[in-house]
Amino acid sequence: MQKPKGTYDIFGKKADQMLYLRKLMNALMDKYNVKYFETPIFESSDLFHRGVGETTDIVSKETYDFKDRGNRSLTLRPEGTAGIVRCFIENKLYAENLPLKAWYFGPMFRYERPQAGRFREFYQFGVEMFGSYDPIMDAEVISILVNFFKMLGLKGIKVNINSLGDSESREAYRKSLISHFKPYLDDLCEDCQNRFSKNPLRILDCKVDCDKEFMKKAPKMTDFLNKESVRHFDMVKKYLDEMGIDYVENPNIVRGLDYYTHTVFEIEADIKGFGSQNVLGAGGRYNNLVQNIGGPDIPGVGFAIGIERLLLALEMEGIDITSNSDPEIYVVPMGKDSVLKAFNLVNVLRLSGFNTEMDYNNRNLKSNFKNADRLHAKFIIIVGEEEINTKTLTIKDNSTKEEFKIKLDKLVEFLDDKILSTNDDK
RNA sequence: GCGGAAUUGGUGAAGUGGUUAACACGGCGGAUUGUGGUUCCGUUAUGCAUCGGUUCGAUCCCGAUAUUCCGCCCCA
Repeated sequence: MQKPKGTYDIFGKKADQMLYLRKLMNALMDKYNVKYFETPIFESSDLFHRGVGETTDIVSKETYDFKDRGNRSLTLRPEGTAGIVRCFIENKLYAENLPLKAWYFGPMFRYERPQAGRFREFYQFGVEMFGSYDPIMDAEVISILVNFFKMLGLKGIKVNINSLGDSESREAYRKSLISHFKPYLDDLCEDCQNRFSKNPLRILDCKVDCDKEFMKKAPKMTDFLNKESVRHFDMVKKYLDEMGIDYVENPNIVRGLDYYTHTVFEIEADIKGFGSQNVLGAGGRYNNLVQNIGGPDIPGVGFAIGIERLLLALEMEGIDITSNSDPEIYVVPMGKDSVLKAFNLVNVLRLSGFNTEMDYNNRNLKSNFKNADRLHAKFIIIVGEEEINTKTLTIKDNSTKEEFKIKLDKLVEFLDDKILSTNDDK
C-alpha cells in the first residue's frame, strides 16, 4: 500500500515544524485580534464555482469533485477563502461588530502534478478580514504577512502589489482589452481564446503568448483606474510606507482567482533554485465576493500562505524552527523488582512538570546510558534495590557527568533548581 | 494536462544476464547484569518499486503500472 500521489505523512521533524508554525501563528494572530476559524474540508461544489470562479484553472481542472451517497455534489476545498466567506454568511457574522478578522490553517486539495514544494494535499495559513472598505485593512493584511515572515527570520522577501480597481474600472478595462485582442483572436493560444470571452484579464497572465507583439501593446490596467480606485491604491501604499514595508508595484499581477478587486499582492522569496514556486504567499481585496456567494454587500481582504513552500524556503535559508522536546529526565530501573517504584517515580516527576522518559524494555545499564544519550536526556536517575532501601536516588547530570545522591523527598526541589538554572542559561 | 529523468536494506549507496547483492552509518546481541557514549567481535535485503514479457536463467534487457524528482501550464 502506498500513499496517493502528491500527499505526504507528517511526523518527526516535519511534525515539530508544523507545531512550531502553529504556535507562532497563534501568538501573532492574538496580537492583531484575529480569531481562529475552522470550516469543513469539503463544501458544496457550487460554493467554489461561484466563489473562486467558473473560469479559473483551479475550478475548471484542479478540484477533487465527488458525489456523496445522497448524490450531492461536493468538492474538497482548493483554497480557504470561499469556506470562510460561506461561514461568515451562514452564521450571520456580519450582524456583529465589524470588521471581523479571521484566520485559518488546514489542508487544501488541488489535482496538480506534484513538484518540490507543491502537493495535491497541502497546507495553507490564511487571514480574512470583513467589513471595511478602508485601505488601512489592505495595509494591515499585508503587514501581517510581512511580519510573519520577519518573525521566522526570512530575509530577501519581496512584496509585489498591484491594483485591479473597482468593478467600474475593471469593466472599462475589460471592454478595452476585448477590443484590443479581437483582431488577434486567431493568434491567441487555445487557453487564451477561451479566456477571451470569459475572463480577458487572464490573457495578460498567459505565459504562451506573452512575447507576442500585441501583448506588449495591450492597454494597462493603471490607465483605467477611476478616481476612487486610484485613491484607494495610493492610500494602501501610504500606509505601507509609514510602516516601513518595502514593496514593488508590479502591474502584471492578476491572480488566478476571480474574486479580487482593488489591491492584490504576492510575497516572493528570493531563493535560488525555487523557480516558478517562489511565491510563498498572496492575497488581495475582494469587495464583491460576499455578495456573490449570497451574502450582503460586505467587502473583504485577505491572504494565504503555502506551508510546504514556506518550510522549503526556511530549510534552504538554513533556518531551523524545530523546538526542543527532548526529555529532561531519563529513569533507569535496575532489575525487575525496581520497575514498579521507578514507574511511579516517573509519574510523580511528570506531574511535577518534567519531561520524563524511562526504560520500558529492561535493558542493561550500558544500553540504558546509550539510550539516554540518544534521547538527549539531561539527567539520568537510577532506581535500584539500594536506592529504594535507602530512599536515596543516584542522579547523573548527563552534560557534566556529575553524580548526586539525593534524598527522595528532596528530589523535585533539586531538579527544579538544576533544570531551571540550565534553562536560564539559554 | 504535456515533456524528461529516476526507483537497490531503517538510511546513504556500490554492483552484475548465471549458485554468497560490496562498503558505510544506524539497529540488535556479546566482550563488560551498577556506569555508558572509545575499541573489538557477531548479526542485520530468500531480495534490488509492482506486475507481465524475452531468456536455459534477470535486480540487470523490454513493456505496462505506481511513486518520486525536474521542466511547462497553473498556483500557495
